[in-house]
Amino acid sequence: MAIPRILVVDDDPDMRQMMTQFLRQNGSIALPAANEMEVRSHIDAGRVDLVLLDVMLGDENGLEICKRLRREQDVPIIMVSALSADHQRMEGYAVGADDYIAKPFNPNLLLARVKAVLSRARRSASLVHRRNTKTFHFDGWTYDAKTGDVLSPVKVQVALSHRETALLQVLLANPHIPLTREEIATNLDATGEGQSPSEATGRAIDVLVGRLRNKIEANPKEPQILKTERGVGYVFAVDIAVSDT
Amino acid sequence: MAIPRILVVDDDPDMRQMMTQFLRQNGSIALPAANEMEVRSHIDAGRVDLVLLDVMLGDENGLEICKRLRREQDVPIIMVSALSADHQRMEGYAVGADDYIAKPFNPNLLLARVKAVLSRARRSASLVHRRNTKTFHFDGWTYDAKTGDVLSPVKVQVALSHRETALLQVLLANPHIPLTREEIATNLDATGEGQSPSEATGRAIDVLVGRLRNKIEANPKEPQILKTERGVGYVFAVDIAVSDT
DNA sequence: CTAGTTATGTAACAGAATGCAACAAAATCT
DNA sequence: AGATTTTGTTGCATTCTGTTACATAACTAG
Repeated sequence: MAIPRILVVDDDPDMRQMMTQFLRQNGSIALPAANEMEVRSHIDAGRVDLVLLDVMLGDENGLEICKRLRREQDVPIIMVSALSADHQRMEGYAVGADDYIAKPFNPNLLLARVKAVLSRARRSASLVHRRNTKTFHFDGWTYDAKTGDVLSPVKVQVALSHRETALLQVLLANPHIPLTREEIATNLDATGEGQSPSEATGRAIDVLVGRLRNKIEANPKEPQILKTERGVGYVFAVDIAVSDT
Repeated sequence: MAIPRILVVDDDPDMRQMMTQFLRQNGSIALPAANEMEVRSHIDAGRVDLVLLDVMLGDENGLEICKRLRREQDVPIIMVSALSADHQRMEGYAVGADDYIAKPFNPNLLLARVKAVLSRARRSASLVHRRNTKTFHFDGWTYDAKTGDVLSPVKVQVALSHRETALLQVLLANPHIPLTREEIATNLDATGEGQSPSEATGRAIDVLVGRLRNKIEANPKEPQILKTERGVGYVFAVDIAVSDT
């Protein structure tokens, strides 16, 4: 995983500020949120790797939010609370949190927990993701995640290389969200497990994108699907429909 | 029982790595898991002969997991722990573990325990008339583990060589999990008992895979079942249904 | 608007990984 | 033993993938 995006949910502005700042200094992207609405808008945008959720959220109940999130999304959650009593912790787990940490906490302990949860999530994803075999439809194209087959709008099989398929998967997982080259590279390599971060190599991603374009764009010179975001990276720019098989 | 499948549950990646590697070198198929969710996904998939369960699983409690597993499943469990105090051991047994071993442990001692528990389990299983002769169905094909017969989708018998059969077994035990050539080789040799002198030899696995493909793939040039994972190894890429005979 | 600067597209190349046919050694069968 | 089958090895063809170099395109400062 390139850079983890962490959603910091706390209704106290000072606390939010402190946590986001700390997380940013330690190499993650921290997104602040004060209530459930903001949480959802971030998560729906699809770029959250982990949620740090305060149990006490003013009027709202963090536990309830956690429960709802768990029911609907598959995002790791660490509960944060000023109450450290054991029964609180148990309650945290009961509603589906991945971890629980009590305020005030040792910053490094928080980091450690975050890392642990993230790595666990990554691994379990790779082990379980065959469960639901999904098929993606976009712009007339079809990608069957189970077989890896790609069908053109005229239902002709198109052969993608391994790397190209991996790229397509990364893109499909992040529609409409510009991804930097580094993010793409890391996610590509993350296929197996914590592999070597082959990044910093050069223009490999550019070339790879070009190759994928040649295969799935009607007019590669004028990409409609895989657009480039100058100064940033690339975006999967069309809508996706997902169907379970 | 051809090759025992052992689920290694530990939240420490290094420890997981070490144990799985050791077990594989000694003729079992080791499946790594970091948390209860992964444990369940493996067990539900029905391919686990034994669980090596660490008592300390980060924030999850191994004892609790053990208790739950015992209540729901009938799979042998060996608890592993850094704590060797007697009361810990007792607690391990209390929750239904079949055996208890303290970290750091003598590898050979672990092997001995594993074998002991497995043979006990097998014996008791046979008393209950639960046959372990399974038949695998995949992509229209049928493999009878008892007779070793392989039937094509049109019910024609296909003759596989010893080596090819062994390869098929290893693959069937690890569907959807990319295996390196070395892993495959080790597991192949582990069939009988002898050590693994044959690794590092060369491209034997590649050729063997090719031969199996020629026999079970509709179009060997474009494998649907036994796919290659470039830079990694090979994967059995279709779902498997297992039926008891 | 123009010239310079930076980012991106891409063809060509090279190294690595894989498929596979052909051969040789080993094992198994008669 | 001789024949047959199986299995590993080798060399070459093919495919895949990252790098490099140069061509364009997009931006910026004047």
